[in-house]
Amino acid sequence: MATGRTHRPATRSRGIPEATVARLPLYLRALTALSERSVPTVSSEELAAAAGVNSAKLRKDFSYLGSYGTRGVGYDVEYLVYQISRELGLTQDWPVVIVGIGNLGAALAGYGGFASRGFRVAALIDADPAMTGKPVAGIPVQHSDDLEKIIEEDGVSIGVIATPAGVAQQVCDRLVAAGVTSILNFAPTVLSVPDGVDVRKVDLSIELQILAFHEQRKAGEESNAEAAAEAETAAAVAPPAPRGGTTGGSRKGPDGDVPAVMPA
Amino acid sequence: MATGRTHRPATRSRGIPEATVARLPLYLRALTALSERSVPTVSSEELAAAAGVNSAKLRKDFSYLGSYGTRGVGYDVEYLVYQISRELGLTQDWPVVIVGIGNLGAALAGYGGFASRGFRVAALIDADPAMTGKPVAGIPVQHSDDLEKIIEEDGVSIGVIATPAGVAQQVCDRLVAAGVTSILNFAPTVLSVPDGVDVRKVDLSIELQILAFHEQRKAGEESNAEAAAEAETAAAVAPPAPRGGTTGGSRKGPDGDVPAVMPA
DNA sequence: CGGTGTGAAAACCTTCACAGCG
DNA sequence: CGCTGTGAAGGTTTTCACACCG
Repeated sequence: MATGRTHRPATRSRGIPEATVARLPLYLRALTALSERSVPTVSSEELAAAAGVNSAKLRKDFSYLGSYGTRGVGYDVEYLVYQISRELGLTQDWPVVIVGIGNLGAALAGYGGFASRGFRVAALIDADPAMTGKPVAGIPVQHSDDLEKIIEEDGVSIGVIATPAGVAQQVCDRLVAAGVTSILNFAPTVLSVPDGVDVRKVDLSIELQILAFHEQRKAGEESNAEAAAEAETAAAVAPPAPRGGTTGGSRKGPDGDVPAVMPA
Repeated sequence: MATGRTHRPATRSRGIPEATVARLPLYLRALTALSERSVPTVSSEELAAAAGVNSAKLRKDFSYLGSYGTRGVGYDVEYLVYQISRELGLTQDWPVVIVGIGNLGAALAGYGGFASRGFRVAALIDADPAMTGKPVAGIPVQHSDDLEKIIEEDGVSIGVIATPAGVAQQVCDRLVAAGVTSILNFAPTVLSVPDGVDVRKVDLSIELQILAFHEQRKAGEESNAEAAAEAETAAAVAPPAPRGGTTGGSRKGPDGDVPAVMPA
């Protein structure tokens, strides 16, 4: 999920598993909250609860970073905040550009969580000349003609794409050519990038579809007559057959040909 | 990552692995694009490229749904679109409420990908009385006092939380109490929900932090004198020691005590 | 005693490679 | 022949359970 290109051996950078890296920000958030309440130490159990994971996993995760706990006591909150921040590279400042200042881009520009953790919105870029110069979240929008110049001058290595899907790949190509090596993509498209560039994507529609899948499952578990009826209806609404096959006979499920909604 | 609660045996609903479910929307998007270009069939290789995965994975994924391909030919595009839609539960309509109509909520309300795939914005809800009645993306905002009524009347089972973090848990509790069983959370907080309720989260700041981690790694690989210098500086800036330990001696990395930036 | 750190086992996911079918 | 569907192998992630230490 981290790469746009098809291949990439999940390079587990310097021994820290990718799954662990993905959880470090969660721990950091929980720790920051504790730090603000001046809690000095925390046990794996408590911190795990606050971060929404289980404690064994948390301890294993931390073990990849080093031995930062004290047996019988727990972890020093401030110390851990520092260690995780350092590991994530948040002790330095990351200038970020946001490309595509529509509704979403504007929302991202105004998002507080940005500045709070080492990220600085270096520029907002949009292709619409009418936007140029308009301040959004206090930052004047710049025209996309200047994209390369902006990236180079500010030494930006992280770009956020919030454009329509149709232009996302072009924008991505320009960002990469100008020196950006990490991209956060909000456009509903698969971006392809050269090796060495990381892409992460956020797609509302995909998340909703995953929820719908589980939701449907739940509905099926409750009533089953209804589920069967639904399958019937669905079949009547839009059952294009595979080319040349008989509609009835050739549909085979993994463990039989019952339409999909039996309870466990 | 799909659940808010700590425990849940990753129930692999009806045999389809969670990882596969998470990719079905990707396949569906690629297939829809092909369908619009009236492409009749597609091979696993082609479709995989369009979806940004490798073909073996795609074939394995499809094998959980059934045998929907034709050997020597490939997959019938229309037929697969239908089968995946059905599997994801997109042949029915899902009313969705969005709670918290700030910048982000408004952006979500206006997001086209919503309507396109079986999801319908049933209501926009905000706690600010000044917002009540104001149309956002063509839909009038309703006051949060009416949350329960709205959920029940429209039979909403999916809720999107785009409120500030501070009130997200309360909103979540109310949604769940009113009957919502799937939640998409944009607030940077861990939500806890009873069993049987699914939570998925989208967190910009977490994504950026993961990118920063890899970005830092890349920087470390290029120049190493610089990396060493950075570690030095960082240590000087904020090195709180674990309670009572000696600062120098007790920090141990997984495979030595070199500060973290050696190349592979 | 209480809680970390970690080998070992289990679960899960991806990739390989090829049998078998159209 | 070409491409799907899938056992088997390999890799990663999670979980268990307990030795060990403050």
